Amino acid sequence: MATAGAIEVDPALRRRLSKLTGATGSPEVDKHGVQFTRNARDYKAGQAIAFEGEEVASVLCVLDGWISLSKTLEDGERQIIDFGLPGDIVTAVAADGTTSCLEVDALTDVTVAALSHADWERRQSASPELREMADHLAAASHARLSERMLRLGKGSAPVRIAYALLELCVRLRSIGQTQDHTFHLPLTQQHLGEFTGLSSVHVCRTLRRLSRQQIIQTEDHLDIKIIDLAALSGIAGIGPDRLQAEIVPAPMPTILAPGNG
Amino acid sequence: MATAGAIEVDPALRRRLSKLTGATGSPEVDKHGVQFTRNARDYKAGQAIAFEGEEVASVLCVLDGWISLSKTLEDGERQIIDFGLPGDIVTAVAADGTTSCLEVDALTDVTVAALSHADWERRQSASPELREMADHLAAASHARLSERMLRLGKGSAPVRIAYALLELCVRLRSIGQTQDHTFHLPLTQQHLGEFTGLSSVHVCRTLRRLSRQQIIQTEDHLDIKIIDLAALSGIAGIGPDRLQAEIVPAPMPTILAPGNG
DNA sequence: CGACCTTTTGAAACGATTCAATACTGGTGG
DNA sequence: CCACCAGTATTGAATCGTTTCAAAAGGTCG
Repeated sequence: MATAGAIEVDPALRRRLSKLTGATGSPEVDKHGVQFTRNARDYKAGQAIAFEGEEVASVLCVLDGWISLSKTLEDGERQIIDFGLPGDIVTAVAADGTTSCLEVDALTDVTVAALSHADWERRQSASPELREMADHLAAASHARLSERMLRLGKGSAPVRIAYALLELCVRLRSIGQTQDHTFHLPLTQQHLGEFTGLSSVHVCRTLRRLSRQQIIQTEDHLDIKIIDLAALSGIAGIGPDRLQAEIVPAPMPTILAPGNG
Repeated sequence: MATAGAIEVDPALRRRLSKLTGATGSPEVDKHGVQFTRNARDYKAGQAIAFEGEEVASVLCVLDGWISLSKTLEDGERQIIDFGLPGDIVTAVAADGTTSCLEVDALTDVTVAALSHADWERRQSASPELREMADHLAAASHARLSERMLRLGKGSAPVRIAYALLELCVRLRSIGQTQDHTFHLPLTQQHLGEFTGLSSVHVCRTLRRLSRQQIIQTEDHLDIKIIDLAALSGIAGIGPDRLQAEIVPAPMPTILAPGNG
């Protein structure tokens, strides 16, 4: 597998995505002994995957690792619009259908499958389940943006940070990457600032305050443990259950069934 | 027509939507002389159309007038996530597919057609053009949220206000509701504050400053005339042309053609 | 006309940013 | 192995932009 150690992906997730996109995240060996991957490409942490304004493939499927979708203002200030986690399907095209309206970057080593508009359409037409899954993922993405926008516009720093941690916890939980409200974020405080619209300095202060209040515990630069989930939810203004219903796409049993892997 | 005076809708737009949704915005008279409308419902300005957390129809088509899509924090602070203008198709459902993750309100008298998930699916399956149009509208909506989120997170008050005016100008232009960069917003400064994440007081100050700088001209509570488009674009950090490509769905000649009306 | 909502402006208070200095981390090469 | 480096985290102090509070003016409607 391309991605080194840190992130272990749920095999069911990978199976689902491989089936849907025709991509094989891990290299296969053909009959001549040559390694290849179908559709999927690997990128190293920190690498740019797509630039704003560039012509892009219609759809990106994240097979492995984290990507960030961001935009920058003329003065260089960057806003992370969303994170792409394993299992996410990202459409970064603008309304004109051809150019990207977002910059896409690899936060960790990642494996990403890029599909053309035509290819994506073909696959969706062939599989109503895929279409439904894509619709759910899009609805989840939209709901995430809305929740975040609410807090960007009207929330204080603690609200934004608490919400960000809660959102990422819920999303990671849904793909099996948390244990008892403990999880790792492959981010710097700078990233978290770009995500929450705060300066990295203020992110630091706010995290330390939450830490001193025994609401979270941090280790090793953003290994997060949520100690007091109720308190964190209280600050964020939403609980994990309602948040999950809103921003995590419902599992698709048909597609996830072992027989389809 | 249900909507009084202020907003005149492009007949082509209404034709397009009526065909797609099966709704007739204006009352029809059946053979018994009884007035009726199919699917579409009218709401008065200020009326709530849907509440957050409520079970909702999957899709709302705005036939006439403005609606706002908003969320509120526990302390009562509200953020307007997006406006729905004539011709927009709004899906307010959360990822769970059943409940609304947004509050929907009528800003003017409006005519809105509500479609169930099943109905919407059926229509999309029957018409690839409809599916494509819906995809474009969704991409446009996503691009709008992204642009706005960038400025909510990283932009100063003038940037946010300038962008909001520019976005609304571009959107209104695309449905024929501007004349020479002059347009009417059916909003209060309070609304504009909820849209831009600013207090209404600061919206006022910022508008007056833009006005004093001869960049815009305001009359009659939010009749806006953009005098210096270049300057406004400069502040907003994006020009009208690029913005239009990003956030306005491409017209669909097949559907808009008179023969299909 | 009065009641109510919206806009406008000033002054004080608050929260977040910026600047700056120090400490910590992991990786590199002598 | 240690020294060094660049990037990151942490903390304090000063500054800045926005909010809040308050008061007055304008508009609309019964």
